[in-house]
Amino acid sequence: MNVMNASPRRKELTRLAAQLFVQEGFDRTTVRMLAQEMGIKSGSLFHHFRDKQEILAAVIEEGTENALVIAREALSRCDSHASSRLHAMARAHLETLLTDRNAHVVALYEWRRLDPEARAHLGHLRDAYESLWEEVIDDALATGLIHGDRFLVSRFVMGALNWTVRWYDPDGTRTPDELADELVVMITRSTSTR
Amino acid sequence: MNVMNASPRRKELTRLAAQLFVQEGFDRTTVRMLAQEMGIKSGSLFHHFRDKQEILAAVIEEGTENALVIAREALSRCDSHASSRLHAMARAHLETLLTDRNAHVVALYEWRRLDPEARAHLGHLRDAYESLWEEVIDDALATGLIHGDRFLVSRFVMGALNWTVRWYDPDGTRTPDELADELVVMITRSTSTR
DNA sequence: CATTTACACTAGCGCTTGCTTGGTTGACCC
DNA sequence: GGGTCAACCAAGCAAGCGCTAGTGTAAATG
Repeated sequence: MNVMNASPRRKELTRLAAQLFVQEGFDRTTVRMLAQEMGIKSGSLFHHFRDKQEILAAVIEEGTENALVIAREALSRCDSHASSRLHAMARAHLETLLTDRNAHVVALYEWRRLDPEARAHLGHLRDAYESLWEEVIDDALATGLIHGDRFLVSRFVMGALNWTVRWYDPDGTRTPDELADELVVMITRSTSTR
Repeated sequence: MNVMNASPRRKELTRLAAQLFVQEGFDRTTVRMLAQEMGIKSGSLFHHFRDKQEILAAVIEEGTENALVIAREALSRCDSHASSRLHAMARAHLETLLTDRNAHVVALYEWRRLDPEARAHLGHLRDAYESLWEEVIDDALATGLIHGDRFLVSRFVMGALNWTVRWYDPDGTRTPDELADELVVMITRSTSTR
């Protein structure tokens, strides 16, 4: 059974839930808090979601699907050079991380709270996204743009990028694109100094 | 007021708590679960710790202090070349991340659950550790070993390293030292291909 | 010897939790 | 104009929560 974020009402509720989950954490966010934020009573919540877990799953599903869409679009919009694909992927990654920040923070921090079924379903989604990355990394390795172990490089890169949610300030001076480019510069050989 | 992990009994309890916090998360770990794991009744717990929050603070303090000790020792044991210091720091980081894995996972995931006082105290500890990193990064930048923005590079590197707790398998084929070296290779210019 | 200290126990208070129940409302449809 | 249906509500249940109060006891300390 899929989670289905179809209804617009439900989509809005999911967005609000994501915000609260980030602020308070999943466990400390009560159904009463969620309901109040949504302008309804706690009982009404269970008309839209089977239980609290399903709200969490909806939040994470929304974020991961957006990430997939954005990454695919970014890749389809750029040429076949390993370098531009790497740049595009890094930029796309940071773009979702910031526009759907709440959902992604929840995915990173509250993944363990998912029940086994939801974890399996969303795990496949995440794998689909990560395989996009490995494809791009493979290209970059093949053309000598970067060196090292395929597995390790992709994990290091994703770690560096995902970690940004812990320190990046959207109101600061740096744009997401600058971050992405700086990361690519750091891991690629040969390029001139910026 | 310091948290003081002095008593050996308390140290052992802290270790057990760290394990449970990783397994279940802080909020879902009840004082009754903690007590059972420790072989005492839930009421007895509050002889050792003022409240549940203090257990969390003790866990994180223990891990962070160990990280500081290990990093300082590693740095004092190696020569003054930027390259060897970078290697040493990366290895030390992964060493703590694995030997005190539970404590560090708790620190990464449950930081927000700390009350303001504990957060301030432990924040200073963490800052002391991170400044070790920035020192090493500065050296590497000054000697041209790596390029880029000081702030960004250190955050990217720490992100890549900290992220390892999410995927690294201690029973696998790769040693922590291999991981550290591979990361250094990835971000440094000039070196030969392994 | 008397006293203190460290550690553990039992029993439960006061409160919050996720979720259920049984019902109402109003918009839409043939 | 009877039927359908999503949306919502008031009320509350059973379970579980962190934590406290008061007591017992064996070892260390004077």
